[in-house]
Amino acid sequence: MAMNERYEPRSLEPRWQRRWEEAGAFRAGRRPGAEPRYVLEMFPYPSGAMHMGHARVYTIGDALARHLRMRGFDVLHPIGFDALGLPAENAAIKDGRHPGERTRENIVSFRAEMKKLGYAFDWDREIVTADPEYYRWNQWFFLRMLERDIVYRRQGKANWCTGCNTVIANEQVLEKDAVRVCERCSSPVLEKVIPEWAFRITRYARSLLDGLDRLGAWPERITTMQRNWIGLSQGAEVRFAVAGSAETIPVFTTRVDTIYGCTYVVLAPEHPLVASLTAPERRAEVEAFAARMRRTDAAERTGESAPKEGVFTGARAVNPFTGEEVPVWIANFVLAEYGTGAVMSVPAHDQRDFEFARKYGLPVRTVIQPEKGERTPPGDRLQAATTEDGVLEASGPFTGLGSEKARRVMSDHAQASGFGRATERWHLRDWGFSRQRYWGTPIPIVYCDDHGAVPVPDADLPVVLPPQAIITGTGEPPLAKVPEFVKTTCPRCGKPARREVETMDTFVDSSWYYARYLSPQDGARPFDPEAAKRWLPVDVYVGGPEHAVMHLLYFRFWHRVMRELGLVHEDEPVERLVTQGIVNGADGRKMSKRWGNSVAPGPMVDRFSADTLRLFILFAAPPEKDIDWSDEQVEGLFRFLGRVWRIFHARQDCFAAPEAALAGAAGEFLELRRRTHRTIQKVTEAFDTDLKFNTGIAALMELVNALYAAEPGAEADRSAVREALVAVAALLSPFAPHVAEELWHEVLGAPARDRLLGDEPWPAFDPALVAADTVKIAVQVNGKLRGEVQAAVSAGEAEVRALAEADGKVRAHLAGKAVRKVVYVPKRLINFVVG
RNA sequence: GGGCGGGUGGCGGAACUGGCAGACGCACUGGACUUAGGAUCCAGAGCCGCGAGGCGUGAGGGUUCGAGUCCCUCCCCGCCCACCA
Repeated sequence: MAMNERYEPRSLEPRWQRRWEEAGAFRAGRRPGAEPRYVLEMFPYPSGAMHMGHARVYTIGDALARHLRMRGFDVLHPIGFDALGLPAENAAIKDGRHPGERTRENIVSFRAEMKKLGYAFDWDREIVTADPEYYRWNQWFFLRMLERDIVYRRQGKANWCTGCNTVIANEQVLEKDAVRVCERCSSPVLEKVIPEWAFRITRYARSLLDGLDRLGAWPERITTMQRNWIGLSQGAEVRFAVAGSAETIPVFTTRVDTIYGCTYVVLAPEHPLVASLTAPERRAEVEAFAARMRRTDAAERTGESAPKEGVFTGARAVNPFTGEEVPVWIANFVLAEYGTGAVMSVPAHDQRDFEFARKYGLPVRTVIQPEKGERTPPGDRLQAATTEDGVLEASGPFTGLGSEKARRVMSDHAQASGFGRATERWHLRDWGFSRQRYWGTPIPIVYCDDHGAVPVPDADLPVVLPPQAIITGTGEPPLAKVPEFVKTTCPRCGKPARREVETMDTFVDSSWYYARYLSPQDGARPFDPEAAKRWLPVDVYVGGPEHAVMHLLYFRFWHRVMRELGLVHEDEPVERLVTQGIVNGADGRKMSKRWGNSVAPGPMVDRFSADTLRLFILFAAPPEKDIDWSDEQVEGLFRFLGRVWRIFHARQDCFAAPEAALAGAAGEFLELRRRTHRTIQKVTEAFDTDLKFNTGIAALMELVNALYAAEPGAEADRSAVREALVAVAALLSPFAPHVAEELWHEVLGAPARDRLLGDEPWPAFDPALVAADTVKIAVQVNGKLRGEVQAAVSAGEAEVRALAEADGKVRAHLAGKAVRKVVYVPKRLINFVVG
């Protein structure tokens, strides 16, 4: 039966989608004997409809998953929905609906769109975090972590919106003109100290930091961001005595080598010692300053644009190295929560200290000289602080030491003398995860008058979120207003008690979902550790780089906890991370309603085809780069698929050509064969290395162009064409799976009726055909291109040189000049250097 | 201020360890086929120049037979963090 003349995706795509589904083609575990591969994309947050960004992540992951399946692996490629959380709750409040209802609708629409795009997901493993059977395990983990003191209750600083009267998440705080405001109501956001639950992620700081060294297959910028975020500072703690008092002020410094240049000490205004050491005559001014700082928002107070300001306390501290007395100040730029909340100021070698010293007329003393180059002038003539390491001067017994050595020696000295020691500080803070919100996992705690905070027993899990609650986004947590939820009995004594009304941060849900996919129906435990042994770590994880220091750090933390619980065995959850760029509008700006430049995937599939959209996404740029939407480019890719279709149609007579005749291919058909095999190599390498599918697709286009150029006559020609056509279908299938499947079946005909292309082996290339037998060699005279010659691969320098010198143009440039030198790069170029 | 990416035709992007810059696609131009073409196929195309040739990878310098690629100085753009002691 003759094949359809035209590419008609509208009927073709749903047909194959149905066929794949009926065959259970993408079910993981179908090849128990094969090596496993786990390809994961960040699951979507369905607070709205699916957008191009989603299409991009899933298309990248899907190409990889489909390819690996053809390489013979047992591939796990699951999908689910990150359904709980603040954005969904806010969206629901906005249109007066229940978040659950809204989310359910969005999930239905997402699912339909994803199926329309033909993603090879194992839908049997779909998870939805809003399902109590999912979040019960959040609660279970909470209890295990509580037992291990990884969860604790603390007084924490939260963002308090003065308009909504509630705590909001960091992500909801916008910075406008150095003022922090609420993204919803634009009211100022203040810091408010309230009790909250927190994860002791800082206990894992060292492990999270060291682990980064082993994540060689992660983008460096992501590991760097995590490294900075974890923020290890190695330094020293040095205790300054307070003159005329028994108190001491511990300061943390990374530059103890500069301590002989310390001319004052600064405390945070909230520092506990401020009250006791302030001199009576300074008290009024100091208290006024501290009070003003308390009222000022943190961002405003410590933002870089904020001017440095402070007041003298009247007290003096004693530098333990020199015995010198220096004044003690308080200032806005010193943070109570970092280090010891006190700094030793060395204005000559720290820019902040320098600016502060100049402003208040404090002395500046140079104690570090550069190893080479211009000397640093004395403090009074200094224009700016010099912060580089160097050689110590005017530093007592340490004078002449290099900074690095001095830090070690001086820390040891401090320790031996009992006034300090080498120590380290971390930037990472514990993860406060309670939310005064409704749409989250209820925290499984019961408050009893006699027993305090009592954990809910495992047997009583899940603590189910009540379906009805009044969600206004203001005042106390919504759950507090649901009496049938709050009222319970104490698990210990049975007396009336109240449930915790806070819920968990959404990031809890996404911290371990990759493991739930392994046994999504498991009712006895979060997941099956045996399955984890087979599938983890995730081989490739695709998602946006915006999660660098939130989700991607949290899930590494959670993985460590799961390992302590014996659930998983490897160090890290994800072997390789791929961060994909943004899909911008055609105008190069981020797609948004505001600019009216959004393009939704669904309508594009309707207008062109899923294969077209997928191809556009992959061809526009390598995965990690941002891309701009382009209607013209999309049309171009649609045309390409039509072109592929037509060449198959035009070469139907080659479909039956025998493979045995391939060896007879000669001339341009031997060239075609070479190109076919080089294309296989090129596309295969893209999958094996950098996932630059754009160049792989370009190679496929070249092969198609070559097919157009070749008119087969002899049987061997037709066999070569057939070989190319089969390769095109197979190589195209990870990118444009529907049309590839159809074309493959057209070529193969009856023998392939019951098979699927995705189950076929990935094409192999013949190394003998990939290697060329002749090469083009560029001929240069004095480094300038003057011609090119064809030479056999086996040709030596003398032969190539003779060929080159025979070239007319080259001869003209060589005429009358002495050849001083000839540079010959085999298989590439020959360069005559003439004088 | 710090960290990490980038800067290549009209546009998106290619270019392995220094070796023919601009693959592939878009837009564009010409031709063929056509009642028609915004379909399709073929061809052209970095810039200047009729041409020989010259000039070209953000700017300037350097190393080299040869630099988009390596080194130095600087400019611009993006993202993340940001008074972290």
